Amino acid sequence: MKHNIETYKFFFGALANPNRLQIINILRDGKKNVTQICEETNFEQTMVSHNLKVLEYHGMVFMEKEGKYRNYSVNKKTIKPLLEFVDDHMKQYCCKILEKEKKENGKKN
Amino acid sequence: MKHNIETYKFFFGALANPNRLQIINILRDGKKNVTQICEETNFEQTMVSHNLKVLEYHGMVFMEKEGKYRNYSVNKKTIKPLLEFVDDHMKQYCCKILEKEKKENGKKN
DNA sequence: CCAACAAAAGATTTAAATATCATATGAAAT
DNA sequence: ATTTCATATGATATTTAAATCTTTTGTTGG
Repeated sequence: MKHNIETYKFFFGALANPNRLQIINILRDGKKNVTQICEETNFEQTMVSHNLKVLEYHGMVFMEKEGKYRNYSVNKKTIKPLLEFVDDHMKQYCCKILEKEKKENGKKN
Repeated sequence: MKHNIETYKFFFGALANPNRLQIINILRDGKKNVTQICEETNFEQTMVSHNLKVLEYHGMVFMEKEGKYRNYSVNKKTIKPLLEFVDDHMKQYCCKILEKEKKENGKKN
């Protein structure tokens, strides 16, 4: 392995959190500031800021200041192929999980 | 997003653990049974088994029985490109982390 | 300058993941 | 058939991560 194990751990750890994934997900529609993210997710501001910090630290989102606002955007170069990669992997190797997931989604609707 | 957020969470969560990463790392040299993994890592057998179960569940390692032994191998199709992808990402977007990492490795030697 | 808003930072509580401990299963050897 | 070895499983304790609560910083408008 090129990098040390801790580095991988923190990288994957940054993505192993449903709130951060949801933040990433809504940022995929385009750049948003913290307040907008809070509104769309119904998350608390502090929680959003803490999680954005983690994502930013790992280069998964970018921030630019605009007056009193801070606009966040997702790193599409990384996030898009990464999630597609996971999709492909799951389809090939995790049929059981996906079936289970399907059922659970069915219940919701 | 194609899959639900929980699925991504569990996928990345499986990789967000130093012991599992180390197990993956030594399996990259080739197929090994549980005892061999324990010897190489100095991990407890139960801990190794628990972690292998997580990795197997997510299709990151494969298992085949051979008498009383169970041989585990890494899913190279997934793991190799995934770690390479992370390496590339880190180099591009996480210079700070890599520098920090370098220093800390320096101390060890 | 100071109120009001936007966001971050730090401290503490709460929740989730993990390792450890104890036990069980299953195969091979005696 | 019973002892031993290899591994898995389940329950509990411990560690780690995360959310919440509190305070602080920075920015704009009056």
